[in-house]
Amino acid sequence: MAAPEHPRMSDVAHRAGVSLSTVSRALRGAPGVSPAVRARVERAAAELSYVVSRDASSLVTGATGRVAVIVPFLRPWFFGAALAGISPELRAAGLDMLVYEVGDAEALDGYVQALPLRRNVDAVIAVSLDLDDRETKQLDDIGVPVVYCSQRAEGRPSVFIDNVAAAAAGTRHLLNLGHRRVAYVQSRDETGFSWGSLHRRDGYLQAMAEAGAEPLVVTDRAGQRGGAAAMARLLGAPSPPTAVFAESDDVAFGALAVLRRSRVPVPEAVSLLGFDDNDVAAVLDLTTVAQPVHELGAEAARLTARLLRGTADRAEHLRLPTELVVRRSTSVPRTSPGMHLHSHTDLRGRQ
Amino acid sequence: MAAPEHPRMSDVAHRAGVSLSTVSRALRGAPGVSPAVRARVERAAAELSYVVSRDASSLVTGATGRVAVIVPFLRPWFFGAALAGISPELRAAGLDMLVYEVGDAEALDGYVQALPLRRNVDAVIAVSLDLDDRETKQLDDIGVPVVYCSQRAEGRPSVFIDNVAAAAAGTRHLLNLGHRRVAYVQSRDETGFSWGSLHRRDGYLQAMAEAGAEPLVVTDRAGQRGGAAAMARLLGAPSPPTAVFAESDDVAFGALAVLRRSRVPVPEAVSLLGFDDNDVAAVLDLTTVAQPVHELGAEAARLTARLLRGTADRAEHLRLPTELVVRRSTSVPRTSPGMHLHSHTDLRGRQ
DNA sequence: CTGTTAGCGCTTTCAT
DNA sequence: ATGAAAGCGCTAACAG
Repeated sequence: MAAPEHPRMSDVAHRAGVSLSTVSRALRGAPGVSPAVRARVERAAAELSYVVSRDASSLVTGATGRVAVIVPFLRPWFFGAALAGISPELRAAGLDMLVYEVGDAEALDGYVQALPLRRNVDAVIAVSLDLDDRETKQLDDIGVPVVYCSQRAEGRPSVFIDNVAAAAAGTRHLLNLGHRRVAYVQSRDETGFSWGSLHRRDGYLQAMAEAGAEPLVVTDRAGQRGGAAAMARLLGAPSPPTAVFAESDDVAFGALAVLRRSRVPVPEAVSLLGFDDNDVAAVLDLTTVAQPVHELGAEAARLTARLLRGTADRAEHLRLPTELVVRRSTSVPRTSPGMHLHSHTDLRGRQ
Repeated sequence: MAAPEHPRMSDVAHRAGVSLSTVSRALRGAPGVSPAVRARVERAAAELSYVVSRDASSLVTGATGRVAVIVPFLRPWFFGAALAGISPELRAAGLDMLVYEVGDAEALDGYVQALPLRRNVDAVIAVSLDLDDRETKQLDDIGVPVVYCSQRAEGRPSVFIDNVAAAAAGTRHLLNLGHRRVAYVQSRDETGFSWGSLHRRDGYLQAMAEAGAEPLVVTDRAGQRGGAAAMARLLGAPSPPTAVFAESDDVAFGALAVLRRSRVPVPEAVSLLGFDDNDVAAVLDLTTVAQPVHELGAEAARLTARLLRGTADRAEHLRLPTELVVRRSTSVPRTSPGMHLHSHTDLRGRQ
């Protein structure tokens, strides 16, 4: 049970009958090694199942071969999807992925202060961190490129969606079906509104204004809880909306639960629109504004790799498209013919 | 824009007016440094916002301070939950988390062959990899401790649940409500059955046998698709079951979709039981056997840390408890009084 | 308690 | 095309 000391490069050199530097060159695919010798070295390495120590090479090259992915939380659907997009792209570029879950804004602050990443990664991908200017500047101090994923950061590489336009399009879907009383449910937690939340609301307001419809924004906690509470309030309003646009699918689920419990048929009495297109949305047949989370991650990773190769702009911006996924939670309103449709067709058939 | 060279330990030493080794000791919290000097060194380091290079220390200590977490996929709910359990525990132990998504069994094979982890991590946590004996042995060759999370590996540290007992308990829940025709839906993909699948089925068979009830096992593809197909077949059986136990929540959702589409009331006509208790289960009010995924991850991480400190057994096993979460998708069967209940109470109230 | 001296396992000039 | 030698930034004996 004595530690089976792993072979070092000198072992390979010895076995192949060449020098250390030749092994180094051969294994890295560096030029200046004759095919014959290269093959011999490779065989020797394989026979010993030799693996280079990245620590040792990093020490001299200065590159670690690692990129840190910082996420606020690991559990929500969103981050699994983003990481799934990032991981293969990083791997393809020969980079390892370190994942750090930093928690809410406050925890992030302490984390960034300590700069533990400095000198220990080649780049960092910040996923949906919702940073303000000051925090963004702090991240700059890490001293390696920081790529923003699902957040737009001025003057820095970022990959994101146009929340304003996406939300406006979603709102117009409802408006075009004939709805006039369209409510928007937004959420805020202890640390305030997220950028996404704000931008989506702006898109909603913009579309409502363009249609000359009276906006109705309800704010509550985040998640299903908040959605449920908001929907309850909406149900008790003087003139309840015929359509509800929830900031996120999750909020929509909370609203949907209240609607079901109240025996309010969806979409007959109330149309419900979400945002995200998470896994649950399909199961619950929720119409939603889909954002390409996997792609957001993949693009961020590719951008990171290019940055590291020096073939990308230090401030490159990538805006990815969103898409309205129409399912069965939205339809023309029950009582009025659609503004732009000529018959009151129930898209869903009888319940 | 010249690279702002990061300070090295010698810079700190110079600024603090001490030697290199003193700085090293002070910064690592090693003994043998006077409080005064230690403070001086720490101040100097802070002023320079100095961060040690792990690569350099690793080179000499032999420990990398990193553990690899290997998962087949990143996207499914399960892995986000597991990583969320692992991450903070690793961090608490001063370890960084590298995440590798290896894909299905075949890809894993190639991955393990290459041993890229060798010499580059201190330990690896294999999450739900569903390895057979040969593959497990291959992993041993990495040369560092491998902790199995959500899989039992004989003779190796592992954290898992008792799928047999959990499935038996779930089955008994259905039996005790008065169901006799209880079907079990299992899934298999191209690479065959998973261990979890097999064990859960065994638990089901065992409980059915004990109750003297005729088992009915249906096999189909994995995921919602499979659940839907299996349910469709069940609905066309000579004498359809009054209760269905799905191998996983996801499979249950597929079944549920078919049930809804067919206007078969759940649980009135068919009770449905899942396994996992994923996020969606709560939204859909699915009764399910909950497994503590977050805890599974956390325990695996803690075990890893202990192993690295040398304070854990090389073959320590941790069996975590599962729990039946009763929601509204299961009830006594419609037509017969419950075996162990005296009235035919509809637990759900009128639909 | 503090400083000096060797390396850790690689990559990289610089020779040959 | 290949080899010899000099470090990369740190830790770990070993002295003092």
